[in-house]
Amino acid sequence: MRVTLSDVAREAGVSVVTVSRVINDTYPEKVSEKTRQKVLETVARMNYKPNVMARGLQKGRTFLIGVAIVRVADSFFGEILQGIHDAAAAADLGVLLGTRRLDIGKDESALRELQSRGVEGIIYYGTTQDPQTAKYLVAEGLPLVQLCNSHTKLDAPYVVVDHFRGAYQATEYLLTLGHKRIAHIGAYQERDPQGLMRLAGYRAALQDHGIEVDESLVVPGGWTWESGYRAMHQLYRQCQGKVTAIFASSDFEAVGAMRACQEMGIKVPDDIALIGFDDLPFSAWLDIPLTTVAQPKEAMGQAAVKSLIDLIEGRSTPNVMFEPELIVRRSCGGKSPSQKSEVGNLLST
Amino acid sequence: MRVTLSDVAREAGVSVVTVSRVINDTYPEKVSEKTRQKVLETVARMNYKPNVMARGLQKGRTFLIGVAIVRVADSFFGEILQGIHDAAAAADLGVLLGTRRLDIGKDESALRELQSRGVEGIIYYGTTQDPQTAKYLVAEGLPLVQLCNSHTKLDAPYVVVDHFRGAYQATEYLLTLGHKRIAHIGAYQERDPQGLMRLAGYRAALQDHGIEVDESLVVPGGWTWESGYRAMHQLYRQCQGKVTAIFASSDFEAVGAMRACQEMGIKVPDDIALIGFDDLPFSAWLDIPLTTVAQPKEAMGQAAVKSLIDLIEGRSTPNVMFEPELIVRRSCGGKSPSQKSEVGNLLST
DNA sequence: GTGAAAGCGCTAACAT
DNA sequence: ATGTTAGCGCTTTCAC
Repeated sequence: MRVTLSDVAREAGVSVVTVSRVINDTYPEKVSEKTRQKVLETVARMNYKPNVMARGLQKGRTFLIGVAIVRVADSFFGEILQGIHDAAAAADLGVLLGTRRLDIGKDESALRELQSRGVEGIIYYGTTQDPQTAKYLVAEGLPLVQLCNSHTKLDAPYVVVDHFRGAYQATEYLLTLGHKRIAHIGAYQERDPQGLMRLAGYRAALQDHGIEVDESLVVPGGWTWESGYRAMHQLYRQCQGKVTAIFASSDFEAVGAMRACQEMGIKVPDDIALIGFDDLPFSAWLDIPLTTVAQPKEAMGQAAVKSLIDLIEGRSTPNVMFEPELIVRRSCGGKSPSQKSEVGNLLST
Repeated sequence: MRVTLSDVAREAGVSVVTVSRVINDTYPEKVSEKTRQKVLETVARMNYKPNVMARGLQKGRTFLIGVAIVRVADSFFGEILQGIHDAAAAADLGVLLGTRRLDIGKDESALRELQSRGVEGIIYYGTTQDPQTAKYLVAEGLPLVQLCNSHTKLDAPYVVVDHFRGAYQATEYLLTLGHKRIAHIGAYQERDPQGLMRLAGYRAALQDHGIEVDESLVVPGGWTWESGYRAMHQLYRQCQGKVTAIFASSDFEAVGAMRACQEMGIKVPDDIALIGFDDLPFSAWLDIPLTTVAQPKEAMGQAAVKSLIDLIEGRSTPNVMFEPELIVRRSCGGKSPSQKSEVGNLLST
């Protein structure tokens, strides 16, 4: 039914090999111009499309990479995916979608599924609590790069924003605004490196400015609106009035907290300054636009593909850490002079 | 390097066919229990993984479907993708990602790319202005279903929410609240069926309630925050004070409009009632939570896959239209009695 | 410059 | 109940 190489060959009066050569441009000048033209014409006329399966089988490749995503419901990964897709397409790689669901403990299935579909490598995106399956795949030799997270127990290169630095910048910004009692709402569960790094950045900034960390001002979050909302209520109960600023480890948490403030009659930014992390699309459109730390999402997606290709082709690849960018909006009050750092700037470690 | 069928066969002391039979469970009872066990054991021990390419080549299938997405940057498609992925996985189909960029006029490339990767069918998701390439693929016989849109020029089944009905419900809700001067911010460009349907629903509701449509109250949007923001300003200039309510054709536009109102000192919902469409994740978390019309996104993704599989397997499939659900929150003021309709309810046309 | 032969890993059809 | 043969559509030697 579908046109094959030999159909074209027969029609053009040449052998399959010749057609193959023309199509793939193997031996650039070892095919006569006349033959090449004839073949090309026939290919076009017959609307020939190479069979990926056959080519793949012969080459021992699938030309597919997988992206295992967690928390698809957030608005973060759209840009990431765009970056991944574009970079992959440029390398003639297809992107197979896998969705992980932390909540259902289905973490594993997506990875296994991708593997069994023969992907040449996997981009392991998002929060990770238990990289057990990923570890196993890596041990089996499947190229894998972590995106937006860096689990120490996982022997795979990562592409991340500098969580520590971003948190440090955010906290320092609040300090320069004159705040002393700065709380942190964070997903600092023991096994989430990402949240841990942000917490560390927060701590370091305070200490560097001679302020002792008050552990009662550090409340657990969980990357969601709800968690930020709850955390804010808890914070209010525990230390009403003492806190003048909050650094939330994600925009989700920040927005949840903002909502809680509004309900409790606490004015942002007048009564309390609020800063988030991630720069999600909606953060700029809130009634009180959120000051936050941005990640170069699309570039990070592209970088992950680049690293993965290195791995696939047998090269080692460095970890990549992108520079975060502080985005000053209104949720912390008065405009700051020039806290903008450069975006897209990247450091290799 | 990788373990193949014949490796397993040799190791287990049987022929390749036998191994194949055990693995695929062809001829359920035509393999002796003893042999089956031996094979299974060997397969496990050698960690054999079937080669998708070889199987695909032989079967003449790729076991892949493509999803061509537009506007990946929005937070809408996360849930859609989840639905698509889950339904596809259940049917043992992989999901290949394609991203279309309307802005760059790159609409075509993703579709072509998916086709050349041999997908068995395509889910064509999102706003469509010019379905030319899609039309071409359909003409070539590639199964394709439209998701979240229904372009009349495209001879392919669709899965959508009932845009007309949703818009009608939204407008009617405003009417029951006592509003007479209701504006519409909508993406009613001539070639976007989705926006057109919503506009039609708006018009019908007004007319059914004996209110003549004032065309000056219908301002063009564009599915984005910015467009809603601009539209609101335009509306204010044109008919300051005359309008008491606005139905925006998307939550993005509604939020943009809300922001504009805030800047102009117009209070939502006191001075003006505002209702959106889509129920994006953040809409519930705004300072003034947005009343809106929800779509059963995950279910729609699943339905699209189901329809696509029908097509792939040579069956015809009906269009599917999901029932929208009015979500009453605070942006229109006073709580309504019980405007909640059922969700997940679907009508086939 | 071009073609013939072989084989990638698998399954379907036909033996035995 | 198991094996043999053939071939999916392509690319890669190697020969002419």
